[in-house]
Amino acid sequence: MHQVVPPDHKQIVTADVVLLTVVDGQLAVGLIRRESEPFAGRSALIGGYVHADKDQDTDATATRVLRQKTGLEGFFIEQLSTFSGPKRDPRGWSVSVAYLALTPLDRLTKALGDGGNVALTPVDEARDLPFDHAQILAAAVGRLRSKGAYSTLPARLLPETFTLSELQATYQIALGAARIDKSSFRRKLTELALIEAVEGLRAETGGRQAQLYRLRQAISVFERRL
Amino acid sequence: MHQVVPPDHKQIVTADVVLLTVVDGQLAVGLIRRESEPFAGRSALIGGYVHADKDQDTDATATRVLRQKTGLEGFFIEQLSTFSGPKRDPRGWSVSVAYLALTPLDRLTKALGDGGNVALTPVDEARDLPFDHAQILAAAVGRLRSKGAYSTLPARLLPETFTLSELQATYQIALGAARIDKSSFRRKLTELALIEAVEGLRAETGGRQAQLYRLRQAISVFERRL
DNA sequence: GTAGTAAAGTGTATTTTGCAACTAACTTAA
DNA sequence: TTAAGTTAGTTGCAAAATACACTTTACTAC
Repeated sequence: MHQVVPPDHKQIVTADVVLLTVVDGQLAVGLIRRESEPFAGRSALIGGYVHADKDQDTDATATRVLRQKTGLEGFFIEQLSTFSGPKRDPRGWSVSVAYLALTPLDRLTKALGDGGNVALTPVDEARDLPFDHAQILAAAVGRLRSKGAYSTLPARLLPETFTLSELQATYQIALGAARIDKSSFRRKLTELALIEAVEGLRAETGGRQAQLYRLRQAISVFERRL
Repeated sequence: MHQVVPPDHKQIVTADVVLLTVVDGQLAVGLIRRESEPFAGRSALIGGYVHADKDQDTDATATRVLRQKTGLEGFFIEQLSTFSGPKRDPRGWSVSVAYLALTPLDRLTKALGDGGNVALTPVDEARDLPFDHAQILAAAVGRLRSKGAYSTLPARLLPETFTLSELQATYQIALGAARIDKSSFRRKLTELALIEAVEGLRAETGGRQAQLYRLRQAISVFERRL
């Protein structure tokens, strides 16, 4: 039969979610005020224990925790990296499976309602985070920046339909890039068929109305030749 | 004070290493015959429990386990992804932090010595792996293929010094790519200063002797413009 | 020497990208 | 109702990057 696993071979396992969105043209992270020890009262990433009885895996933990603590539904989430060690949590040797979640701001504010103990903080103003959350946040922003350059990741910061100008602006924010050429950007997105036009136009302010687009689900990463 | 963590909030945590190398022009994975239950006698990835008393983090676990089970030293290793769930291990809800390790074949065979319960199996012949190790292996090969196209990852399958022909052949194997253009390949590697020439030439068979190169440590990922 | 072989370099056609100007569609207000 | 302002979307071309074929270099074996 199977060996019994001794208790000292078991570790605290949590999922921590870096929820990113765009506020006033800046990347912002959703931080939550911790209710319990350790670090009660401090702002931290949105996280929680794995519940072995109900979570199918840590992805489910992350999704559940994010839902429960923000009310958000239908967000984009992907696994980032795993952080571990004896010192990162004062309760002892622990493992945190970190996730990157992206959402359009309007959806998030709607989900949070009025009160809410979730604060949206510009990523470069999020200081004094407990545990190793500063490191996890840095990894999340790094992932968005690097993977954003060859995938449709930044589009997840926008509602399901968007204009090409909105998309380009979002890429620029997500990548921290100076400025992307308009025609190159459009050519690439349409040639690779990453997006498709949908019925409808939108007038933001004055000026010509813009065609609406949405992501095509099939492809999300650009090809790259060596 | 800190809350006590209830035992049902603790999980089995292991590190599993996908050790890849090139054997006869093919990617091969190092599989080890399991000594103990579950799945005793079966070939599996190289893995082991986190030892909270000696491991600084799961990276240390992976490095230690790979060293202990193969004798290998100075390999390349990076975190891949984390796999978890109630069913993947019959002992119960478990977490496996998976790692990708790369090594040149000669170093590995030297480390393994004569006996050794580590077998090198071509990646597409590795079937019937226990746990979710097939999935982990697929993720590792996928990472090498995708990240290899814009990084020096495949070079880790070669000894410290190598010729450009060897490097190109290794990229082709790692990427599973049809054929890379020689002049483009050389231009890119030298222009981006990913490699540097070292003293010495090598004659493999007949023909002109090839210049030896090594990786420049600083840069390992190519730039990418949108 | 001559043939064979692999490394390394060169020239050029082709493709991709960057830039800037231009046209289109709409709003506002004199 | 017309002119000015604003944003969307397109086009043409220069510049840069890449792919492909071919040439030269350096070595071995006969």
